[in-house]
Amino acid sequence: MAPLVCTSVFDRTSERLQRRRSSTNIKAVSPGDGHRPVQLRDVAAEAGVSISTASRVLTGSGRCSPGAKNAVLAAAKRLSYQPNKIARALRAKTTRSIGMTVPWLRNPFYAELVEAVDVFLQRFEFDLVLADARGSWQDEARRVHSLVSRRVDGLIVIPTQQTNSAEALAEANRSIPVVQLEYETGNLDIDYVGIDNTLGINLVLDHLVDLGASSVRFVSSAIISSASRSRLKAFSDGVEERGMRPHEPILGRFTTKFGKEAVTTILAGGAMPDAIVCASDVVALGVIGQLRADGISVPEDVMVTGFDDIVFAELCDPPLTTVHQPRRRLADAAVSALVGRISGENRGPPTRVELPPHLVVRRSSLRPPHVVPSSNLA
Amino acid sequence: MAPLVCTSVFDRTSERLQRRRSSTNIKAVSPGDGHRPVQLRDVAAEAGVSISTASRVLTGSGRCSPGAKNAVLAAAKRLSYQPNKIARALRAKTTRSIGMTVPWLRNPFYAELVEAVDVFLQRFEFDLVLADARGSWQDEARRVHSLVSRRVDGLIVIPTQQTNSAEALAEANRSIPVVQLEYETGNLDIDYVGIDNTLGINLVLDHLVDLGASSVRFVSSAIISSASRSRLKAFSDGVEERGMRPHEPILGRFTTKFGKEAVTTILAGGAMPDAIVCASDVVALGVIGQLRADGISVPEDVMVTGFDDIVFAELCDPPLTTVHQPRRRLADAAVSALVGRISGENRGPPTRVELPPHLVVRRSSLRPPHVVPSSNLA
DNA sequence: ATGAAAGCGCTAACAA
DNA sequence: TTGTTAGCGCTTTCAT
Repeated sequence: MAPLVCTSVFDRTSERLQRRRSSTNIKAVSPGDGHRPVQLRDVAAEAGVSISTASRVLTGSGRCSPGAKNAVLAAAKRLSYQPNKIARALRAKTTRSIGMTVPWLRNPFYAELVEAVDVFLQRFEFDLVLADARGSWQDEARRVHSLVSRRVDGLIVIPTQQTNSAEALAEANRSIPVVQLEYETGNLDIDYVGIDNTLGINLVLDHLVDLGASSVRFVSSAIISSASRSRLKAFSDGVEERGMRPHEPILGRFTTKFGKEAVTTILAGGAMPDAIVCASDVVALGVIGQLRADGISVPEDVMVTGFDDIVFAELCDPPLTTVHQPRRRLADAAVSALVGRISGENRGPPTRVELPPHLVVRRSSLRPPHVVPSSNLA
Repeated sequence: MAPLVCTSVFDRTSERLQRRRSSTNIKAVSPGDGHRPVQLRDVAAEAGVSISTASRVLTGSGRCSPGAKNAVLAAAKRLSYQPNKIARALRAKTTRSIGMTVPWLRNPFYAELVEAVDVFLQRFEFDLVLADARGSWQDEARRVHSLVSRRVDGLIVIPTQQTNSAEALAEANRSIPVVQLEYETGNLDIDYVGIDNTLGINLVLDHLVDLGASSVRFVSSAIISSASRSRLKAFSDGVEERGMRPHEPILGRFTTKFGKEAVTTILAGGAMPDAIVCASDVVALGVIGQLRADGISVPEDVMVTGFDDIVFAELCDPPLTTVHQPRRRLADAAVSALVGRISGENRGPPTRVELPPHLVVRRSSLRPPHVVPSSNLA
């Protein structure tokens, strides 16, 4: 192309850089060696600047002339340069990745939480290294160590257990920021983000009392997580405060299978309560399924409530009344807390965030004719 | 401790190493500098050997004396040494991590697949870097690039689209092994692991024909994935082969919401078919929910079938007849294929694995009185 | 069998 | 503003 008459400032700068290109000692390695991925030195050579200038431009650190900036950016684009994040991580001591462990990914509630966390992490350009603990605190500890060894910049953990998960978290927290999500261990010096479980259970109890329930049974996991502990305590206290008949809680695991077994336990015990309060939706789904199998109608014969509000709570028959956990806001809070620690913006004492859940009333708790809760009449 | 009379070979080796410790120039950095994580040089110093010997012992590469080996192992344990995987990755050119993208983690089928993949990866000591494409092939492409840039050793992708996902995969496949899982793009030179969709649909059709169905409607996603394409073709062909009445397929997205809308479409069209065949369980769940809302009984008024066999297929009312996809085996095959490529054991032409699904018959397809399929009478 | 030394590809002092 | 230099923590020739 013939040179135009008009030469802008930018064009002149580019020319200067082009000329200098041969005088600089940065040169790309011979192209004959197979498929070596393009690296910073190639970009620098192509742009006619030094490696450090290229680095500065691409990382946005340090000042540089607009000409150099444009030349580097153009060269990078032309060569479709992709920085080697491993090399960058080794030098800059940050991988721009965070680790996350979950008890079981197959529990949709956790899967939805992971998805939400991933979305928020993207805003800070963090990638997610995920580990499934498969219900075992030993596996969890192993994976947490592995993640730390991988130099993730931070860790979001949904602990499998309240006591056994504590040690690995404490150790990890000595090298990188850690946030406990949804459940908390005994580690009072580690950030925690969850919901107000006491409020959640009380929302359920108020609702059931309004509907005239006086006999209520509680089905939950064994007291291994902080959530099962608080939910049980809230339930026991709540039942007493409201002058309802106390019952032995039925404790096992947060699985559908256990929900089914719980129904068998209740039937073996004789009297059917007015309502069955479950501390997890997957349990409630099992309860409803088994009740149906045994020919017991919900909500006519017994009302059932869940906890979490997973997608399928709305789809089961009857649709499940449950405590909705705001996953987006949980994920947002967890990621914000973590990023605050990683960036060093937050050096304060451990954060403890408890988001308020809300009750979603569906048919599983509404005995026909659909009773208008008395509180609404006040 | 006073020296014992008996000095074993091992003891003598240790002594020698201890003595040499002061004469070697490997020394740990002064412990006064905050909380520097223990690194290889510390282990080497503690064991009284050189860094390279320590490295050889810990990576298991290269021979070394049993004495040195024990000394290093003991030192590593004593200091609870955790190798810096970033440094190792930069030098050894392998991160021992693989990347995976899914269309939506909130779809339990994908979540279960991810869980299974994670389990199998653990056997090879690979960690999982997960990315949620959120249904967008642009996001998917971005994340794939990021994963490659992160130098994962391989990629397992559940593509969001058949055509649009192809380019990013092809490019990634130029630098690292890629396996397409569950859906395939047009890339014929990339390994693929999925199920036999044609068989799956024919299993459903045979079952429905046995039950006397002659009018069947198909609900699926738009033809953006290879699975939706094959399932639709298998359905159309199958309907014709069996001399059933052809109907316009109802195409949208693999979501519960779309399943509900599909029912509205069917009702608007007038006649209710004998059966509604869905290409995904989440769609089928939506269909069943909407039918119930509209006062239409399943399976009395219309039978419904799904595809995938997610956990909730069994829990909905009525429980859903569906095509079971063997997630474990899918994950196993995908991981095996990928590891084979990464290790270089498999340099052959692209693999194409199609696992056979099977039909799980539940109540949603059984009109009372429960008909014994005629094929069972033969 | 072992140690010295050379990088992996990048960022960050420091000097010019 | 820019280039030169020195590593990040490890693995891996290459001598010894």
